[in-house]
Amino acid sequence: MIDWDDVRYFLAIARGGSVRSAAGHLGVNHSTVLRRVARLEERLGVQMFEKLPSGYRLTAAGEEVLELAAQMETSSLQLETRVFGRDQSVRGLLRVTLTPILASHLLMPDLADFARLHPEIEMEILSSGELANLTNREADVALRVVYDRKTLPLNLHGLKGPELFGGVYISRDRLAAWRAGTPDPLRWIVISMHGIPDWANEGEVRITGVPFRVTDAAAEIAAVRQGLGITTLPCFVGDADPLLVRVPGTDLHMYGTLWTLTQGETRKTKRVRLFTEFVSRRLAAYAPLLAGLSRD
Amino acid sequence: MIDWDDVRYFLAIARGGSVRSAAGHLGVNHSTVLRRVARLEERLGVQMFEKLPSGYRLTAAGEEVLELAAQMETSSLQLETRVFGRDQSVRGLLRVTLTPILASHLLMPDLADFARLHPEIEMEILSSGELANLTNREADVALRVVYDRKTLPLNLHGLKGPELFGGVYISRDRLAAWRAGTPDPLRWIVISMHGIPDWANEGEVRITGVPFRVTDAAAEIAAVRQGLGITTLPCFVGDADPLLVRVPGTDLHMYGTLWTLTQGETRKTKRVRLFTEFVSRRLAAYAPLLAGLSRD
DNA sequence: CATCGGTGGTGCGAAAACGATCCAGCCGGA
DNA sequence: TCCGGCTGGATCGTTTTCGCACCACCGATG
Repeated sequence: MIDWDDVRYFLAIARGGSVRSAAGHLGVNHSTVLRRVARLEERLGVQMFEKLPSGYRLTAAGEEVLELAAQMETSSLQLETRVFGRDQSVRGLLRVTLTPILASHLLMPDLADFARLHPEIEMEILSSGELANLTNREADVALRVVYDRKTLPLNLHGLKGPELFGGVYISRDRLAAWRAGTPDPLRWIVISMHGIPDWANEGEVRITGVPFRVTDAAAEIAAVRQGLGITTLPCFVGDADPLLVRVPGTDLHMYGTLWTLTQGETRKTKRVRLFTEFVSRRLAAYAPLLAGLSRD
Repeated sequence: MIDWDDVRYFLAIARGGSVRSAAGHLGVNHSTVLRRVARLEERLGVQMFEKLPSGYRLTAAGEEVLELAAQMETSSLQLETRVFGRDQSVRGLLRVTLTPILASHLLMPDLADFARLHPEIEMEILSSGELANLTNREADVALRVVYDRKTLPLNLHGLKGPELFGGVYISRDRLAAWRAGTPDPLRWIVISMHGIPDWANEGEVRITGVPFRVTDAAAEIAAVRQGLGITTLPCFVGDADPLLVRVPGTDLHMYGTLWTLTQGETRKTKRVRLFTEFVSRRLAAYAPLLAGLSRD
C-alpha cells in the first residue's frame, strides 16, 4: 500500500514544477520531498517525473496520477472544512485575507479592536499580494474589492459592503508649486500592471513628464507624497493622508464594492460569524469615507 | 495540514471497530495506530471516536469524516489501479482469488503449471473464505461460481466459463453397508449456513439420523468419507474421490457457472491477460468433469 | 569570465516515529 | 471465581525519517 501522504508531496511537485519549490510550499526540506517522491515512484513502479536540470516535469503516467491526486486533495480539504465547520468554540484560529492597502490604511485598527475583544481567537492576517483561496481553506474570511459582481465564485457566500470610490491625488506642496509655476516635470505615477484608468483626467494640472512606474501601492503612495506627480488612489487612502489633496477639477469614480466572503461550511463557525458581523458593522461606519464623502 | 496517511489509519479503525484490529489489517503495531489517530484528532481539533472499553466507536463528527475518508480511499485505489494498468511488463505481482474448494480440488495443478510457465510472475493465491474485492484491488483476477448472472457487479469484466454440476454422494463402503442392512444411523451432512438444497433427494438410501453440521467444505468431505452419511458435492469433487460414489437414484443439478472476473484497468495488464487466457483454456478442458459427465 | 540564483543529488548527525512489551480493565465461559 | 481473550494505554529501546550542509550542474547576467 502506498503512503497517502506521499501523494500530497507528489501534488506539490506537480504544481510547483520543482522539488525545491514544492519543499517551500510544504514547509519541509527539499531532500525530504526528493526521498518521498522517489519512494512513491518505487512503490507504484512508475516514473511520474522527468528529472530535468530545469526541474521535474510530469510524464504521461504522472499526468494520469495527477488527476486522481487532485481528487484526493479535494476530499481531504472537504474533510478539513467539514470538521472545521462543526467547531463552535470561540477559541481557535481565524484566518483573514485582504489586500495590503485595506489592511494598512483602513482596517488594521479594527482588526486590532477585534483581537482585543476576543483574546482567545488566534488571528492570522494574510495581506500578501496573491489572493488566498477560500475553497482550499487557505483563509476563513476574505475581504475583497469586487468590480463586477459576476466575477464572484458561486461557491462562496458573499456579504455586500459599502462602495469604494477613488480619485486623483497630488501632494499638497506640489500643487502649490505647480500653481507657482515650478518647471519640474509632473508625472503620472502608475502601478505597472494597472496603467492609467480610463476615467482619470488631469484636472487643473498638466502632465509634463513621462510616466513613473512602480510595482505596488505602497511605493505609489510614497512617490506621490514625494511630489513626483499625480496618481489615482482610493479616497480612503488619499483623503486620510494630510500630505495629499485631490487634484482640483478631477472627478471621483467607483472602484468597486467591498465584499465579505466566506465559504460554505466554515461560515457556520462561531469565530467566523463573530468576525463577519463585527467587520460589516465597522465597514458600514466607514461608508462615507470609502465613498469619498468625508471632505464634502 | 493533516497527514493524509493518518486518514488511512482512521479508516482502518472505523471499519475494524478497534485499534488492534485496525493494526492487524494495516500490518503495524497497535500503538502506532493509537498515536496516529490521536495526532489526527488533535490536528483536526475534533474527537472522532468514543473510546469505549469494547473498542473505538465513531462519534457524529467521525461519521462525517468517514464519508470523505472513503472518498480519499476511492481516489487512492483508482490511482493505484490506473498506474497498474499501464504496467505491461510480465514480471511483477499477480493476485488471484478463488474459493478454497476450487483451489484445493481442481485448479492447484494448473496454477502450479502457470507459475512454472512464467517464473517471473510473483503469484499470490487468495483462497480464504471471504471473497476478495476486485474493485479495491485486493486481487487482480477472481474465479467465482455464479448462480445468477445478474448478481455480477457491473463494473467487473466477466469471462464465462463452463457450467458446474453437483450431485449427492456417499462413501463407497457406507453404501455397501447400507445395502447389507447396517443399523447405523445415516445422516445428511450439511454446511451450517447452506442447509439441504431443494433439489437433493435421498435416492436409494434413506436418512435415519439427525443432520450432521459442519462449517466448511473440507470438514464436509472428511465427514462423508468417514461414512457418516450423504451430502451434496460438486461433481468434480465427488467424482474425483475414489472413496465416494453418487447415491443411486439421485440426480445432478446445476450449481452455477464459473466466471473469470477482472477489473477495468488491471485487465489491460499483460500478466492478467496471460493468466485469464491460460485459465480459461484449462477450464474449457475441465468442462465434462465439471458437468459431471466424466463417469458417463 | 566570474558570479549568482536556480536546479537535483548525497552523507551524516539529530529528532521523530515505530515496535515490543507490559499493564489495567472488561467480559463471557469453564 | 478464575481464566483467557479482548479492549485501550504507557513506557522504553531501536529503527526510520528528517533537516542541514554540501556538492555538481546549468543558464542568465553583469
